[in-house]
Amino acid sequence: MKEVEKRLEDNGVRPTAMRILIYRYMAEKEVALALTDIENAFAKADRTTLYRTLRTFEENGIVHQIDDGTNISKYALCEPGCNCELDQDLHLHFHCTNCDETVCLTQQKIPHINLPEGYIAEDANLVIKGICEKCSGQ
Amino acid sequence: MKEVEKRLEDNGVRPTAMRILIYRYMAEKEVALALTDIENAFAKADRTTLYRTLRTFEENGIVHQIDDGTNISKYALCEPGCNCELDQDLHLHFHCTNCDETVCLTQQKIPHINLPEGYIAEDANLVIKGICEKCSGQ
DNA sequence: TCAATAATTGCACTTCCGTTGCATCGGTTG
DNA sequence: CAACCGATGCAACGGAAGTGCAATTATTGA
Repeated sequence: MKEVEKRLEDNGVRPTAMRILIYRYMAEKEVALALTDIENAFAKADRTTLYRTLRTFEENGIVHQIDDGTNISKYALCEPGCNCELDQDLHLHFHCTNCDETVCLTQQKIPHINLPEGYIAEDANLVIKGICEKCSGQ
Repeated sequence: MKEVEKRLEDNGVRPTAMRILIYRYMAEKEVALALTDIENAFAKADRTTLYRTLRTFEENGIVHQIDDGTNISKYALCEPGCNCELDQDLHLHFHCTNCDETVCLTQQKIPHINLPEGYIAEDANLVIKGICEKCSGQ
């Protein structure tokens, strides 16, 4: 279990008890989580702490923020060694309209797009909506 | 100017004065608009009316809703004959991080993605962030 | 034409999420 | 031990989505 602490420290984040708990929870759940999801899981935790913890995590490359079209920000752990900020690591996300869960499809990268003259791409976000494998009955 | 009325009627929406104004405003501005943008443009209009008008428009294929990653829903007119619900018409959107405007790139379609086993795609949303042509100095 | 009906609009209000300010706690360092 | 700095908790604000209901406007049929 020292792994988590090391992961945090390696990314320049002090491994406090709260942070370790949050990290573990996110690792256990394999879907992207909204602030409220985590808040409900830790009755004791304050919303602000979670908010700032996630922001700290994001700033240090531990989680990435996901906009899945629900207008609610969600967060998911980055894979070790991932560098979300670089174009290479832009995987896509799948939002299930049945169970309302969002997952990272880290194997599926966003294809390169040719933009019209004058447009400069810096980031990309691709969300597919539909039925996930759990809900499609296999 | 009868065009607008016809467009609305053809889509099963009664062409009231308010709706015509909103439609014209959206046609004039060529970017995707948030509820608040329209609200500010029509000081007299009530927020609820705009909200429901846009929903009516969306349900009848006159506008499509865009989630550009700002967590604020935006709306843009569909092209005549477009059918947003079908996969064919899924164009991508560009959000400029400088001027904060979002535009439809109707010529650029979302490429087909091969999903893992068990996932069923029903809709897709691709947003590219960066600098738009106006802001890139050409 | 006029009443009855249905659709549209406006007002008030609620809820939810993101965000900030400030006080407090707790660990680290000199 | 004292001073400091980061982390946490509490309270509150603001913006946006959404709902209920009353008032208004348009449409229909007698």
